[in-house]
Amino acid sequence: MVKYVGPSLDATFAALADPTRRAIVARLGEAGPSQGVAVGELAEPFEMSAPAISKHLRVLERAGMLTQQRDGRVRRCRLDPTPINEASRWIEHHRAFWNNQLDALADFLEGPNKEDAAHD
Amino acid sequence: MVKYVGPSLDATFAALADPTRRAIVARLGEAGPSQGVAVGELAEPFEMSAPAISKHLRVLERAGMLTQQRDGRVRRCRLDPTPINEASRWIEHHRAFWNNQLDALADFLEGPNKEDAAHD
DNA sequence: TACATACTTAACCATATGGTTAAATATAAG
DNA sequence: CTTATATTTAACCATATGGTTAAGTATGTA
Repeated sequence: MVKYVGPSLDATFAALADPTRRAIVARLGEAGPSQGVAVGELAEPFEMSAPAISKHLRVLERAGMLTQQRDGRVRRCRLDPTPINEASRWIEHHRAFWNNQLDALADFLEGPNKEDAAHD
Repeated sequence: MVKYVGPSLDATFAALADPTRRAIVARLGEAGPSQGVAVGELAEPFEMSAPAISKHLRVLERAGMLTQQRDGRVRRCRLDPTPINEASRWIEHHRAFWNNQLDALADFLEGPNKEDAAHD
């Protein structure tokens, strides 16, 4: 199969498909555009080994959602919002689209004897 | 690991992490709230075996995004927008949050000598 | 220099994905 | 009843995930 996924929708949605990573993303979001949050700090809430966290961070990194920079022996993580913005665009586009259609159906089902139905 | 994921954010984002499934979702969205689209019709654009499509559909089904109903020997698929609506809510919440913070940072960086900076 | 801190990398295991082909199932049609 | 159509299930394979423990690596500190 060997399908390359760079900073793509594939990688972004896959990265968001795990609760630990979503929590990390949320945490980094709360931290805002600061100097970044240390890996150890990010790891703290989770009952999980350090390597497990490290792997999650690499998944986020490969999705382009996270960058790391060294600060002494500490690595600080920051969010790059671009991939999620793109994912958001995709999802919003389609969500809005078919919800509108569902609304149209609801209107039709609920008011075929009202004036809306007179349109055709 | 054996982690149960029902119609959850996990399953929804995972389902969206594949281009074939996103295309299927898009197709079903375009079809709107109709009687549904036949599996064969959904499969048509893809150079992929029928079982491959069938598996994709089951991933979407387990995520609660798709329902199937038999119509003779044809199975018709319809979208259930609920899971994506929830995913959209999550993503929009966090996206909006940190983009606002980024904007705040931009404002700060760009206007520390303007009146905005006078607030503290 | 020696040791602790903060991580990552390596090696391993189990399960899920994403694909294949081949076989089963269900319905329609001849 | 036989055959074609539509789709799933079974069995298999390779790779990715999500976790583990054990071993590196890099930096700060005594």
